[in-house]
Amino acid sequence: MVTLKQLAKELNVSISTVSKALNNSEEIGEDTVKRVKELAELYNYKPNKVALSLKNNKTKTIGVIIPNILNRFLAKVLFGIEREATKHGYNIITCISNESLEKEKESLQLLANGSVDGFILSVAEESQVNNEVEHFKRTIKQGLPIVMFDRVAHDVMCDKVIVDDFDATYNATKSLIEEGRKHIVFVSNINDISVGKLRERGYNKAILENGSIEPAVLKIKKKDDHQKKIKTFFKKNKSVDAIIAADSSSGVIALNTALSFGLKVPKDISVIGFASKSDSNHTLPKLTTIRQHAKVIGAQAAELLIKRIQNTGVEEDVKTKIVKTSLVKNNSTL
Amino acid sequence: MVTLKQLAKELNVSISTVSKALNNSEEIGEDTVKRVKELAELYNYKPNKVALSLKNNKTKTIGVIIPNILNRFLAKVLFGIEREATKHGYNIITCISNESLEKEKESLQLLANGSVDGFILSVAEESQVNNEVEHFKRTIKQGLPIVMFDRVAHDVMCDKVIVDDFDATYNATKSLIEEGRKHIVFVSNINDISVGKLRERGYNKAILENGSIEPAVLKIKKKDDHQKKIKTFFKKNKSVDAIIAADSSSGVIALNTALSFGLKVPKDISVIGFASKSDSNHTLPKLTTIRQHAKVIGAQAAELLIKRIQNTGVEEDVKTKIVKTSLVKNNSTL
DNA sequence: GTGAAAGCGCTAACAA
DNA sequence: TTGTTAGCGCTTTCAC
Repeated sequence: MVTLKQLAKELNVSISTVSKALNNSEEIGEDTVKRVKELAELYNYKPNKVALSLKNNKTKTIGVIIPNILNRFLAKVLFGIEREATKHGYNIITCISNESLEKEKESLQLLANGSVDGFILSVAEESQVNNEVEHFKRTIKQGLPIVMFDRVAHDVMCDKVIVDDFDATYNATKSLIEEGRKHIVFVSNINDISVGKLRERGYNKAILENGSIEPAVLKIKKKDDHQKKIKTFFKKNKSVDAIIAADSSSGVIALNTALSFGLKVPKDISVIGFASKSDSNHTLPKLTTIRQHAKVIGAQAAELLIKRIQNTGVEEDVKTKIVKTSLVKNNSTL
Repeated sequence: MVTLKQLAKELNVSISTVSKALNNSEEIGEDTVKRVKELAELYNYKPNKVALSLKNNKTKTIGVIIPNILNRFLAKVLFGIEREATKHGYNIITCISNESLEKEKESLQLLANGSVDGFILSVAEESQVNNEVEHFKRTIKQGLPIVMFDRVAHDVMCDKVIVDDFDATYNATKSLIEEGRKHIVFVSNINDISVGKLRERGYNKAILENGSIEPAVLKIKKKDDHQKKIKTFFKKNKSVDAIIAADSSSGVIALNTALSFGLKVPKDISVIGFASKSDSNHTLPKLTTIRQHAKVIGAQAAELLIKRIQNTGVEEDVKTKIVKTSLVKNNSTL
């Protein structure tokens, strides 16, 4: 990499002259500016990012801490973040907490050494289970803003972007009731995290409001054999006529399992799942899905963080944005 | 963030004393070291990363350019990279090229301003189609090493980590032939990229070697309706008794489509797909899959890059590592 | 119109 | 044992 120093030497001018010329300062003579720019072009000069960061005490970099990159939703949010960040000239450093509190703490610590201007994160499962939030508060106190998305810690004062999980399952369940379904089962393998609980509550509310339907919940643990668990449940509960799944896999698996038992979808049984478009391609008929607009969530989180970074000093109230889900009716419901 | 300066002031010693004390220099007196360390602890002092980067001309950061984060395989590789990088004290800056040559160039340019010590990347589709490699060569000439994985540019001299794509489909096809299948179809929606072509060649070789089977290839374009295309093909070709899919979706969709036509899997038709464990859960029976060991690929790429970064000066030959796939037999084959 | 110098935070050679 | 100084690459104030 060429430096100002080298350009200055070759041009027989001072470093500051070169710097000013490249920054279009009025102070510098026209022809000097021209000479400097030509040489800079020739050598493909780019201001050293590290030096600028040190000088400005701003890295133009965002730390993103994701619990699990193999989760389609989270990957999609990351995509949204990256795109929005790039648009504003920010880079993202990605850490994967792997749902571990320890790794989450470490990543936060490690990047809080001047590597980033702020954080976007979704809380790790372990942190949520243990209700551990001190590390977030410490980071914020250090002057590094945090924006949380999806799985947020309500006790932490910071900007947040969330999904209307409660309403999503509430409405989806109601639509199943309106179809005339009598035995609607809620299936989830995310019972321990905040959003999973919200989704269950939305389902419960719709069921209770109706009054004539018994709530039925099938909880699947991480270590369970997903397919087997659902199969067993179907065998024991022949009268099930609707499934609402809280996560992306359970919906697909439930639908395929129903088919394998000879049930007609959606004639005999309806299935709704939280999933993305390509997941809904993994079933035949295509799965009716609750879309979370992950990219929008990512973009909004990035926008919030960048605004806050650029407004340091100005004490602004923390904001919580809600990105509404939409129910996309495909052919696994009536 | 506390700085050495502030610590020095509060302790009434010089900055360098503080620095040396914290770095366990022999020069500094025992009790001074103790005093310094205590205060540093109290203020949670962390050396400023940016200053260190500037000083050492090393950022301990790797630039990762991924064509598409929603691709499970690529996401998994990213996971592997992150883990290995973290182990060695490196951070990763992630850029998503979105299969676009322009974005790939930009990312490379942007990060080559001192932001990273080197790159790990998989070539964007557009770059492969246009056989554009100049931007890679330029970056390497600038002194920034590149490690390519999966989709690599053979004309570029750099370390590479690839999959034995050819052998994978060759062997998988042979295993279908051994099952006694007579009408084996190769389905792919990645015809334009290097790995897609290699996989097709592997299939072709196995078919041609056999002699008595006609090769049959179904190519799906990005914009096609994936399900519809496969359905139509099945309708026209009733005698198909085996499918080998080059990508992760096609296998799942083909299997579910076969079932929907009343075919028994694997009795009437066998299906093999490139896919991960959780994808194979999306079918019933579970899909027999070619596993690519994405995490291993990521880890190896990171290892190669870090070694090269730390050995600058030592001219070493470029290496190409091949990570062998494995055929995991589930219940969609005999 | 151009240059010298300070400073961002850190390390390390050298001086005391 | 401790301190001074220079320098990493850059911007910017101030002096010429």
